[in-house]
Amino acid sequence: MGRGKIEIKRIENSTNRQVTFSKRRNGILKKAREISVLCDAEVGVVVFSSAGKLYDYCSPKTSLSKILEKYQTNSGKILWGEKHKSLSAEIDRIKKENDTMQIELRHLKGEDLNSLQPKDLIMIEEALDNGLTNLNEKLMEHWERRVTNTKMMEDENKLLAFKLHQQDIALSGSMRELELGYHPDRDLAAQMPITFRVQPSHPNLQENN
Amino acid sequence: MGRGKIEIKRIENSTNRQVTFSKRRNGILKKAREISVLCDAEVGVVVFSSAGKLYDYCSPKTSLSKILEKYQTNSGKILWGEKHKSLSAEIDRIKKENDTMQIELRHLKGEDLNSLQPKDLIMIEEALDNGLTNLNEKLMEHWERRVTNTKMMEDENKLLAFKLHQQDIALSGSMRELELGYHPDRDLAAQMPITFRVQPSHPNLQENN
DNA sequence: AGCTATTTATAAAC
DNA sequence: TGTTTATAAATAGCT
Repeated sequence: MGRGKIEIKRIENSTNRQVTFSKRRNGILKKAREISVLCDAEVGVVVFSSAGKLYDYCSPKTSLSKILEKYQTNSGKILWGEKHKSLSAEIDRIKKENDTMQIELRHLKGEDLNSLQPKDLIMIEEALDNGLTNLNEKLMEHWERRVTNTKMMEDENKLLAFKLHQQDIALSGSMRELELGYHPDRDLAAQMPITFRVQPSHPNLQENN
Repeated sequence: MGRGKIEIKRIENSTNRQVTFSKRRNGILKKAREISVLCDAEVGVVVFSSAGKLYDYCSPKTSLSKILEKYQTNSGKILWGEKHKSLSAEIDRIKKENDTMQIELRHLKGEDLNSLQPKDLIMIEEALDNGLTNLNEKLMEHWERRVTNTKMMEDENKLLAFKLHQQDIALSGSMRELELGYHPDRDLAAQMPITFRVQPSHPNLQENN
């Protein structure tokens, strides 16, 4: 269909090839549109020019995704090999890692030891001992911190009790003076806040439990 | 192109529609083949008839997978959403599981304990103690088995040594008789195998290390 | 499934 | 790239 008949083989002249591509690409996309409308068919077309430019058509009321999904269930062929495979490989890799850890975890918990040799058992024992050592160190730290804190709080309490005591004395002195109608130092009592809140003297003290 | 011009709209007559589909499907696949050869283009075509039957074309030297892969990188559109998503979700799930185990493992090994409360530390300590208990039990089993085996082997050795001693006596007796030219029981020496191999008397004995 | 009158697509030229 | 035009191809309606 043209001024002359052509053989179906690669057009060597690059310009001609590009022109023909452009025309035939339009043609094929038009045909795709037509058959999908005329015959109520689902059509997906993807075309890459030799330069790598993309053109595509997909019949209305659907999507390439859907068409390809259907293609796979219908043909049994698996598309998206690469990405799919790499994801599957990733899953396998992680699962293997998982299994290894699971086994190690069981071993450390003293489970599934039957298949192990004494040499392995001893290695696990060393790991456990080591773990216990570190753990006890941490617990000791906590304990010492608590002892320190307790001591500090005791001191703090003593101090506060002392101050309170002093204020009591001062207050009762004022009261007496008040009762006697004598107010030489009234300000002192008035300055005392109504809600007397004990502020920690070491706000950054670490004690989480 | 035909006896009459037609509008591009759904062909209502089912038979006509099917016939047209068949003809145009051939047409479009042929066009796809032609453009891919003439213009060195990558073409993928997937067509479903309204009855759900599948027809497809893919240019040579490539595959639908590859074309679609290229389609995605080129268009930015993600095809295979569903499968891809479910795999990704699976990966996330396993990774999370992995992290949890990793942390637990570290804790049991006495690492990364700083963020833990004494309560947690004590729970880990219990797990470690428990593990050690089980482990020592297993080691004890191994040890006892070894003791038993050693004892058995000692007995076996004694028995073999004894038998060997007896045979020595018998042999030297025969030799003496041989020297003296007297052979009343020659068979006994002849029956003794050339390679005298010690067979374990307890072949199923368990001792793996 | 073939046939063929017609419509379409498009090769070549501009 | 777009238009034109002569011609090859595709195909609608029949059989």
